[in-house]
Amino acid sequence: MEKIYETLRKKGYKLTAPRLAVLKALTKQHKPLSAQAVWQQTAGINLASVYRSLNLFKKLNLVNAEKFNNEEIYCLSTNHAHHHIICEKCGYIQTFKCTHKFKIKNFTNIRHQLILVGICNKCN
Amino acid sequence: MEKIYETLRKKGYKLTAPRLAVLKALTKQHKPLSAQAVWQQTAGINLASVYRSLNLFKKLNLVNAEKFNNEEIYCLSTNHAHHHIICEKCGYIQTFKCTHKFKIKNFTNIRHQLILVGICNKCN
DNA sequence: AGCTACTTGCAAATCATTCGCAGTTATGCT
DNA sequence: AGCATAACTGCGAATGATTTGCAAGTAGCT
Repeated sequence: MEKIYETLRKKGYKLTAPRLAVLKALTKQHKPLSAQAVWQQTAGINLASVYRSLNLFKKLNLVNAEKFNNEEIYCLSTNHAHHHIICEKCGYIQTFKCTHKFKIKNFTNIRHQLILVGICNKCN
Repeated sequence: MEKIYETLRKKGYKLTAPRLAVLKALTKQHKPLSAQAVWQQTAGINLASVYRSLNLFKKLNLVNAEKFNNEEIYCLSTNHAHHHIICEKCGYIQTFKCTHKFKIKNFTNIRHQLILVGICNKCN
């Protein structure tokens, strides 16, 4: 957390109430949140500002984002690459380590995003 | 192609001009197309109808769709699972076979979608 | 040829996300 | 502590992809 503050300040970004609120929301949860979900955890912060904060954090690699079901979901970056699998019935999210390195002919600088959808034990 | 017609008719769906035009557009190209791109290949068909056709085909598993860069891209289903890698500079798309089977604790019926973005040889 | 459920075109509605702008504020400087 | 100022925010309006409601049209049956 302190490290995040440092990163922001070092690059000339201010430590403002909306940004802190967004960070708090993301920290409190242990799963990726949509912008709307983050917003619901912040009192009195404008939705547009939530988006702006999330985009800033994304740009600074402080959060990772992935598309799921027509919306972007955001989670705090950790030092180990990881992905999520989402239960398509109840929305339960589980995290797992990413062990993959992709090599494809003709391409370099490959980034990958893996979207897994399944049905969890409870719903099955 | 004939097989697709059969599938439609068998389920009570009609073989209409917009649907045929969408199928033709998808067949002609060897890469996934956005709804808008499909639409540009069809003369005089309404955009909404293109979307409706694509959604129908998706429901019937005749086409696969994946999100790239804020829009859905569609391609005809083939019998072998495959993915695409997209060059983030020029948009060039290359196909590769999917060799993966995911096993994750607590989850069944796992479907995956892999989104690869990189830089192709030409742009590098 | 006629029936009818399935389809279409059109325009309006949605929904997530972004933008323009005028007013605010965090931070570095003195 | 007070100032200056670039970095922010809130608001409402704009955007852009996709969907929807509805009246009119049509494929495919008998």
